[in-house]
Amino acid sequence: MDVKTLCLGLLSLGDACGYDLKKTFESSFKHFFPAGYGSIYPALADLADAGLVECTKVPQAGKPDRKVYRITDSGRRVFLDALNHTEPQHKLRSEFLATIYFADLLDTERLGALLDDRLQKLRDTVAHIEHIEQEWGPETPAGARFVAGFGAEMAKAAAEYVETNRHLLTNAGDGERIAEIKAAAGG
Amino acid sequence: MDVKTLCLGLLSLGDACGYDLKKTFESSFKHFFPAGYGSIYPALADLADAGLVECTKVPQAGKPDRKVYRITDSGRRVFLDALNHTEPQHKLRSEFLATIYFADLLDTERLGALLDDRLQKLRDTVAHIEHIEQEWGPETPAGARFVAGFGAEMAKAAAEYVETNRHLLTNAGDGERIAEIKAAAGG
DNA sequence: GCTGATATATATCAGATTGATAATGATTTG
DNA sequence: CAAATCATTATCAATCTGATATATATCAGC
Repeated sequence: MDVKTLCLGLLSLGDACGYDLKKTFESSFKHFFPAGYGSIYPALADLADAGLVECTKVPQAGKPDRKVYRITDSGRRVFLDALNHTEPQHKLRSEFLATIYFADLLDTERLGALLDDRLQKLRDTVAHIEHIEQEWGPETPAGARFVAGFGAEMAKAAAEYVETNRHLLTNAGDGERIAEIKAAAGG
Repeated sequence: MDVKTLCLGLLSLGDACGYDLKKTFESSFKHFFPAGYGSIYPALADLADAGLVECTKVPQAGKPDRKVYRITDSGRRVFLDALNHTEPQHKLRSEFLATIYFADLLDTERLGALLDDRLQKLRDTVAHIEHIEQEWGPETPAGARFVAGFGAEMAKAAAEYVETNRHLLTNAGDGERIAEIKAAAGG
């Protein structure tokens, strides 16, 4: 499922312009599906070309025209089909973990800062999710709740792991290996 | 940190050809940093162009020549610099969660299959990590252990969450909403 | 001894995505 | 009142993905 299909899915929940969709990506989808304008706007243009959505320009005072997109019947069919017949992926790409993999090349200060930053971001994620959950009413679909709960639990488990296991990293190297490699690098 | 930098980092641990690096990505890095030939080979070519690695062709009987890459002093410097001065990202992109977000558009069977598949993949991840951990000796650096442990804990926590909370999804819709939307879609 | 799968090794390419950048006027904040 | 943020569009180079292509070796099973 690409950004295009996800945009189509969001439009199945109600009309929106690109800017609106971006805000949805930044709220409900933030912790598991990042998407920027660079993928959203082209996606909408492609969907319109394919007749899966229709676009209406709504002029506004001062601001640029809103280009409001509405899903078509054909669009709904295509989305349902994608939902039912695609094997969904689930991928992590963590430069953080890649960096930690080389922990013995980092000095204590840098390592500590990296771990602290990550912990802070994990806490921010939990706070963000709890914040959006708070604004939901009883009509919020089960899927949205499940997905939010998943994100919060994962962030908590990650923070727990980092706190419990960081000592394994800081005790280990004792600086020897760093010095050695840095010398070899001539820096 | 891009694939290029990570390849450089792996070469700081020992000489390798593209195929070897791919195997490392498939073992130690599998659960947090996917990379295919399409990014590895161009990365190696770029690194060589920039003088950060040197390449030696090693002929072999039958098989294609191995192009063995070795990091240079300049390469080590550049890698250490990247390691110390880049803000590392950490991103999840989950089509699985995106699909579950629309759970009330899925029939019970499809939903069950998606959850079961995910659980199986999570169990596979744990097994994979435990397998690579088993082959490590006492010299394995702390960073590698930390990163593997992180992956295993996250997979366990995810499986736990899915098992504990899947009933929230299956009880909910009762099929009403599906029928409604499918009717509107004409399919 | 053949057939099909898997391993070794390279490489390319279309399409998708990222992250930065740009423009413009309104409104909010300090 | 200046600075920042909001609302809205859009593009582009660099990067990454996933599939595909090529060629040989080995190994299990029929």
